[in-house]
Amino acid sequence: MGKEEHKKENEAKQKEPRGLEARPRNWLVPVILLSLRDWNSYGYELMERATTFGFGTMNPGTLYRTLRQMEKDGIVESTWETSKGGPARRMYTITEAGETYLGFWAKSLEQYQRTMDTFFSMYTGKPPKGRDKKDEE
Amino acid sequence: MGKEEHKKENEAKQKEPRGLEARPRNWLVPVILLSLRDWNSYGYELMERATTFGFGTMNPGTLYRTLRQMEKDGIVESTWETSKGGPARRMYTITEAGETYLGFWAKSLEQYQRTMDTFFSMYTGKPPKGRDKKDEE
DNA sequence: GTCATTTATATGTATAATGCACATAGAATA
DNA sequence: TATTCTATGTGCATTATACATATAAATGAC
Repeated sequence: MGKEEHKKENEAKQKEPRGLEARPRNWLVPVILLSLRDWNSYGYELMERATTFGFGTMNPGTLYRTLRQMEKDGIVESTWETSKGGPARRMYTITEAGETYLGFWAKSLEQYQRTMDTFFSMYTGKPPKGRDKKDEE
Repeated sequence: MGKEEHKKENEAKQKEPRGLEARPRNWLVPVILLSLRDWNSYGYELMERATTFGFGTMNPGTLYRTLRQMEKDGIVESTWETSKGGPARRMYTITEAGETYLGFWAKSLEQYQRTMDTFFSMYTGKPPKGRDKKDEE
C-alpha cells in the first residue's frame, strides 16, 4: 500500500546529516545470500527480509537490480516459477561460489567489527594503545 | 539468457571478489573527525591515521576531496599554515557541528554493530554473543 | 466483461562515494 | 639546475544506491 508521506523539512535541521548510513556498501549482497542459504526465495519476498537488516522499506528497483548483478557474478542462480498463483516469480538459489562469497563477507565483517571496536575505544577515551606521537611500536 | 557469459578470469584463485570491503560508505569522515578531536592536523598527516582504520594506503585525492567536502558541510574548518618548513599545510580543526556529527556516527555504528551480531548469529547458527555485556569473561 | 488492486519484476536517470591517474607547487638537497 | 620530498589538488571512470516509472499477470469487485 502506498501511503502519502509528508516531508518534514521544517523540523529539526540537526537530524541525521548527510549520508549517515553506518552499513557497508554492498550490504544487501550478504543479506540476500544469507537468506538464500536458508531457503530459496524471490525478490518480492527477499525485500521483507532485507528490512530487518538495516534497510528501511527497500525500493524494489534496488533489490532486483542487485539480484541480477549477483546472478551475473555467479553467486546466485534463478529460474522462473509459474506453478504458484499470481505473477511469475524468479526463484533464486545460492551457488557454491555464493557460499564461498558469503564466507569472504563473514571474514571481512569480523575484521571490520574489530576495527569498529578500536573506533569506539578511541571515541570513548579509552586508549587501546598508547598513541602519543610517532614513536616506535 | 545472458549473452555476455564471460565472468571472472580468476575463478581458480577465488580471491577477494568484487567490492568486498566491509566498511560503511563515508567511513573516512568519522575517522578524520576522531583524529581531529585529539589534535589538529592536515591532509598529508591524516592519511597515515586513515590507513590504521581499514584503508590500505590511501589515495591522496580521495582524502583531500573528502576534507574539502567536510569543510563545506561545516564539520571542520581550515587555515593555511606556512610557519613550518616545507610546502604550506592546510590545518584542519573539528567544529562543534563536527563533534555532534561524530556523535551521530557513533550511535549509528553502535546500532550497526548489533545488526552485524544478528548477521553472525544467523551465519554461524548460534545465538548472538554478548557484545552488550561488559562483565563477560 | 472490465476495471482497479495486488503481486512481481524491471528499467531509466540522477547522485554520491571512491579509486586511479595525473597536475601543481614550495622547499630541501645533491 | 635538477631532482626529490612534502603537500595539496583536479579529471575521469566506476559503482552503489535512491527515486520514479514501466510492464504485466492474476485476483477480486461490480
